[in-house]
Amino acid sequence: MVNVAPTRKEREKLVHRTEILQAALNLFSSKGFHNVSMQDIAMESEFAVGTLYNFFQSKEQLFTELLNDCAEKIYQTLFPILQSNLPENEKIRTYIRVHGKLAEDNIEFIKLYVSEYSTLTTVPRTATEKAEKIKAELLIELENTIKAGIRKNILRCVDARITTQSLSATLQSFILESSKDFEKAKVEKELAEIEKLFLDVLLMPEKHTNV
Amino acid sequence: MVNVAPTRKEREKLVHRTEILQAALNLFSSKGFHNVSMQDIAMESEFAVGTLYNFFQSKEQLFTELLNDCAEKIYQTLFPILQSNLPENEKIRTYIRVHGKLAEDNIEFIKLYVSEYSTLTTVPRTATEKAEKIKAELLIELENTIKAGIRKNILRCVDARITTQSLSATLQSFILESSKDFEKAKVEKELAEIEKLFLDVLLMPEKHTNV
DNA sequence: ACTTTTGATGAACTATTATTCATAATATGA
DNA sequence: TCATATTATGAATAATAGTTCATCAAAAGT
Repeated sequence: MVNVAPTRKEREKLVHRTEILQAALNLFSSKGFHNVSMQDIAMESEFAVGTLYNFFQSKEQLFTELLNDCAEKIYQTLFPILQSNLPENEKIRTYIRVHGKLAEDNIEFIKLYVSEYSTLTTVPRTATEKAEKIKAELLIELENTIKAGIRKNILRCVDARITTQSLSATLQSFILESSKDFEKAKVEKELAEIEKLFLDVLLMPEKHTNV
Repeated sequence: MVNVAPTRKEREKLVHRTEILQAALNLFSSKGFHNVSMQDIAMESEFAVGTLYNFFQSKEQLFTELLNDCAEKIYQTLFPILQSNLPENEKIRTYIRVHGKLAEDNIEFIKLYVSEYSTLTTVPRTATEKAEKIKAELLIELENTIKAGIRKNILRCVDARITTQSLSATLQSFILESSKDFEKAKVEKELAEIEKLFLDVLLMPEKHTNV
């Protein structure tokens, strides 16, 4: 019975899978990997423990899947911006600004990603592999963007790697902070300040040598 | 037997306590709270499990003590700089630079602090309380320093809070990165770049309007 | 209507681990 | 030297949690 179109049963199964993932995301993002049991996830998702194991080999695999989805989503939002053909300063501006929407749409995801990614130690290494790779790719692309901007004389001659890491760390820190209790207006105001801060350093001094 | 001077026995007990804390620090900083058992700490410190409980009420308390010591040490290094009577730009310069020595002297501490502090979730809340309070105090003091600098026309009129958080996040990110494998020269070079980056934003534009 | 397949179930199994406590070792002071 | 106090010990305990599997329910196919 190899049908291309998914049957109702198959669709339902997929829904169930998603429900489990959603429940797990809620729990993991607020309590962390080690403080959430499979029992907890079963309760939250209203399935039995055994059912979870029909979908995922292990707790670790379930968590990994979540983290990867999460990293993927962030990647899909940020990477295209850097790949676009905007001028470099606009790329960076947009890159910073889009973090507002990112935070708004995926608070849970962000919490999971930002709170568990940095500490290699708290979560099984294998779980963070893909997420780390994605993060590294983004950093490289951001660094390349800055370098390109410098070559084209759009940006000042700063240390691209340090600036990249600094901007990245700053955005992460703010997005984590904002996820504690999200207020759209506040986040956007802060991002505007971050934009000002970094573009001030990055932009060629033309009109803004004085405040 | 209420003696003021500690006897040899008492001194030895203190040494044992310190040995246990050191062993725990090694393990926690490389594996994280949840991946280290009391058995592990007992093995590493060459004491029996029961002995650990003669010194510390619980695993959590042992961890908390470590984290607090750690936060205290960082605080003792950084706070005096901001409290000194250097001009504000020099305070900030020194604040940044001293992170090199901080990293060099206390890699384990830094790893523990930076890897466990940010994620409120992975470790019992009570354990991070004091460390967080100390961190908050440092941030406030740094922000006040920037504000003072602005008032005195030493620093440009930036958003003090955002700049503070950005600098803080940047330093943390770099110090965590450097703790993976510490190279003094590299760290100092990077800190010099960070200094340049932030002082570029902060300093009044006098001689350096152009590169 | 009956068989088969698929998915759901949760009690039971196993492993891990924080914690305790009766006992042993050692030092102290008389 | 002996009694007492202090510290160290590690097997035993109890609780938690990841995982399995025999069983059940329901839908699909004939």
